[in-house]
Amino acid sequence: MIKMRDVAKQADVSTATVSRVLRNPASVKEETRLKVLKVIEELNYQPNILARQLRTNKTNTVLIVIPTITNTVFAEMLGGIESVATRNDYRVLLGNSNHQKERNIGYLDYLKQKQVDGVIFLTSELGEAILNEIALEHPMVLTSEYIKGAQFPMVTIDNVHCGRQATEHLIQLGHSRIAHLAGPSDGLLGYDRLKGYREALLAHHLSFDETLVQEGTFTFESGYQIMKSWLESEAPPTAVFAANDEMAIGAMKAALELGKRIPEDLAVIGFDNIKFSSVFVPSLTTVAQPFFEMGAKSMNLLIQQINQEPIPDHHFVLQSELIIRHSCGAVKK
Amino acid sequence: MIKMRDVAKQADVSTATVSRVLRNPASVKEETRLKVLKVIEELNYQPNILARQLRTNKTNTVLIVIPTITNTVFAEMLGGIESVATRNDYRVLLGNSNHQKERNIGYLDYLKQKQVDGVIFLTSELGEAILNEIALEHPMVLTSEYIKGAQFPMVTIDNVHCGRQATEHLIQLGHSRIAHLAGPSDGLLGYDRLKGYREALLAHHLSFDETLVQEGTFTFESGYQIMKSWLESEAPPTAVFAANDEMAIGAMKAALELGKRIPEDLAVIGFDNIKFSSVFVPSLTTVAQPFFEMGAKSMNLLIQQINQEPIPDHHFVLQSELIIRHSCGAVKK
DNA sequence: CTGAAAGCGCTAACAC
DNA sequence: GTGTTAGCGCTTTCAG
Repeated sequence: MIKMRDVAKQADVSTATVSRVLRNPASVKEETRLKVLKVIEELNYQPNILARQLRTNKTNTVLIVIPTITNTVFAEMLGGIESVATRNDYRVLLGNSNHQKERNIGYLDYLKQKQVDGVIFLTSELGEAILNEIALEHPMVLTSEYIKGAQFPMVTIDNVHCGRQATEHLIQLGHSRIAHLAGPSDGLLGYDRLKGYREALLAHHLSFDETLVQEGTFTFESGYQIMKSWLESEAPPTAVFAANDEMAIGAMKAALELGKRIPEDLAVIGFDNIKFSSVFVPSLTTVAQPFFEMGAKSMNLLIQQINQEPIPDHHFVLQSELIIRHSCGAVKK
Repeated sequence: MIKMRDVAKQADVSTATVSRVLRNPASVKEETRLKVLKVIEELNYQPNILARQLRTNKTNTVLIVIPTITNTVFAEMLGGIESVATRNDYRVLLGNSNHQKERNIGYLDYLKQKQVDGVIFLTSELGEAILNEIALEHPMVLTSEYIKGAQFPMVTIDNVHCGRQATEHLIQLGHSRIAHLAGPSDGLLGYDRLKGYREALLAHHLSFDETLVQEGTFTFESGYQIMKSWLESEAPPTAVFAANDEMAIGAMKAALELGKRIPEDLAVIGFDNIKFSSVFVPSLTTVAQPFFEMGAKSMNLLIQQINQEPIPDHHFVLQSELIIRHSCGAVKK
């Protein structure tokens, strides 16, 4: 393994100069620099990053904690993160918590042992107290989910607004019995979308029927089961707003299997705009989240923190968009 | 930052003993060990992994190179890799090549600079020559794709067999005009599945109609477009075997939009068993690849190589399975 | 603009 | 069973 000493000797300079050529070329006379670069080339020298990291106490690596890797939502955010990371010469360490709090905690050692410069959480499973504690000691960003009033950077969309927008879209299409397939009640995400749903009903003087709100688990299966029970009930809804696309698609599957037509017998709106929402037949009207941008923004915020740059705001709300397709009846097939 | 010296001083031993307690506890007298552990606890000491890595010249980190992160197929393999990695105290560095060869090459620096102990490629984009070169110098595994006769461990399924099995299933259901939505011709994956398709036709004395084989790009859109043109042609196929689920679903969408019934007017079989294949209406008959296991096996093979254990075989073929659902007509709705 | 030299925190060979 | 010590390869002050 060629090391810096070898380069220095061959180029007849000190290791300090070789290091300068690599890290701060402007501080070296051009002649010297070219000489050193030539030797580096000749010897095919590769710096030992580990030694550099030990010396500078910086790893240029960030940890990304994901609740589950097979959900495309997280994969897309990860894509945005990775893109910005690579562009800024950061490496991405992947942590998959698998929805287990203890695995989450295991990853904290990476921070304590200085194996990473910072962390982006794509889940708030760890809870407010622990997250606050981490943020006090390490650069950190929370994305997709948020925590009220927390003092670290968070990147989300306006879930209340989106929930309201989706519900109002159904109201404007003439529906009054609108069901809501809600997200898990232990997360603010589902809570906010439900809140938007209620606000829309209220604003349009529609009564809130609590049998028309059921809590799912953000999975196809839960959407399927809940929709099935609604459709087999005495007074089924004519429209449903699901808190994510997976549940919306599960709901559509249940309706189709029971011989219902979409959107004629049941209008459906989802949330997320996963790739598959446009492919399902009928295609799903949904609220598009800018996942890639959310990831990118988060990574940028993390880098700013690592560089000790001040961050003006703590909650960054990105723009979402209602994508109208065929499942709600607003456009003809 | 508490360091080993602090622990040693406080426990009245040398740093060597502290190090032994951490790395090889059996070599330390119980009394001493307990004393040291107590101090570690008291001071909340965390070893500096960077220093350890520099000293041992081992990072306990592996690089995973993925062609695209938003494809669930790769996300699932990544899940298997991550699972085995974590269990064996390895960290996972994520490299997303985005199908660009130059980005692939960029990641090779991680190996040269000893930032990782080994690499798993989930793509053969780099080509045989370069991959062979890497394998000569570093622990490496190629998964999902393979290269004929290469001398490094590869983990795949038997694509020829699967292609044949899928096609024969359609033949047994009485079809004779069976189309094949092939994968890109520059990959062995698509090539082998096509080969299986041809073998099945041959074995059952069906003629090979080259207009019924079209090359797609493993995307919904390509499946959709190609199927559409087939169905609008003079003699459309009555069945189609797609080289992956995305194209199969695209094909189903095209058929449904043209008013065809599935499976009555068109039988469809896919490949991969992505989560969505069971959700689409009608649900998709497909060849299930054991993605998680493929990832897990790859990671195990990589660890064996890192530990310099001999590896008996070079091409590991895992078991796949034909999953019969509603799109092919073999079962009633 | 360049060189000498200290030292990041740990491990492991060697000595006792 | 434990301590001493050299050194992994680099960066960065400090001096010139």
